[in-house]
Amino acid sequence: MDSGRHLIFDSSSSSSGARLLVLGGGNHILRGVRSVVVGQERSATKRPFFTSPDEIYDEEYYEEQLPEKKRRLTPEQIHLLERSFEEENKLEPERKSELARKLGLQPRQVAVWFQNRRARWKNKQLEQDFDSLKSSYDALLVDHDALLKDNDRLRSEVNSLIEKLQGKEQGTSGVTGLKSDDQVASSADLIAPNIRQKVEDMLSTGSGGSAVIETEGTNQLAESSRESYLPEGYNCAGLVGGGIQTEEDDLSDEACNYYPDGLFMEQHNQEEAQLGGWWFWN
DNA sequence: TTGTGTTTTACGACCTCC
DNA sequence: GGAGGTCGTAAAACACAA
Repeated sequence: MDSGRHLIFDSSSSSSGARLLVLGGGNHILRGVRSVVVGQERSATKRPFFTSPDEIYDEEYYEEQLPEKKRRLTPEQIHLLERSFEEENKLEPERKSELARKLGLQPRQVAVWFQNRRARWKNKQLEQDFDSLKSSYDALLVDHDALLKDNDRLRSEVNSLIEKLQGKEQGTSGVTGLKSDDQVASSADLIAPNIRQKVEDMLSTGSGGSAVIETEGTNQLAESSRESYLPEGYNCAGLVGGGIQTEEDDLSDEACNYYPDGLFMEQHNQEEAQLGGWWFWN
């Protein structure tokens, strides 16, 4: 049992007596004799300190001391401590002494219990905060994904409308087959200037439909589509990336009537800019 | 029974406040 | 400088599956 037992004789003075440090083996030998003495069971006969290295090997001493191990508090003690903790999680000296007296514990034990209880409480709070933040994040992620999809859908719709307009004005020689977002920029440059101007007019006013595309047979489509795919609360969203733009490219106050209250727009990085992607956050 | 993971008790080191 | 706080950790106590 004692094989491999290593002890450190701690000669540094301490306020409370024996300090025996155990580095290995001897599982029954506790690292601090002080720590195993619990409450009123603390024995007055305990050796206060080793006065010489030889005393470390005094087996008789251990036989007397070893039965006392670290003990858990009784349910009654814990109940009272918990109630006290609920009232106030900090411990003033008077309350500490009072509790110790009521519970038959050392004031030090009461203090340690409160320290550990505060640590547990803090951990629990951290877990709750984490869960709460994670829920918020997940909800935002869902919103964000929905907005991205909406964004894509709107872009395709604009592309399709542009194609139709071009078809009307230029017959079959116009640009066709726009499929992806990153094609919007280059294709927009190829749009006949007069059509482009009309689309810009339509999208830039933000006045709720004052712009009318005069091209025969298309104005109604353009107007109704635009109204249908803008979510409630949105006025007008401009395209970016060199495509159709608002009159105010700099998102100045005057131009920012395209966004609903409580939203701001942010172009996150170059990649998203390439995709013509505006991120909406609320 | 035993191995393993979790909880509880206790401590030392370090920090802050008065 | 002392008292009391947090933080990190050791080790006993405990729970539980294999």
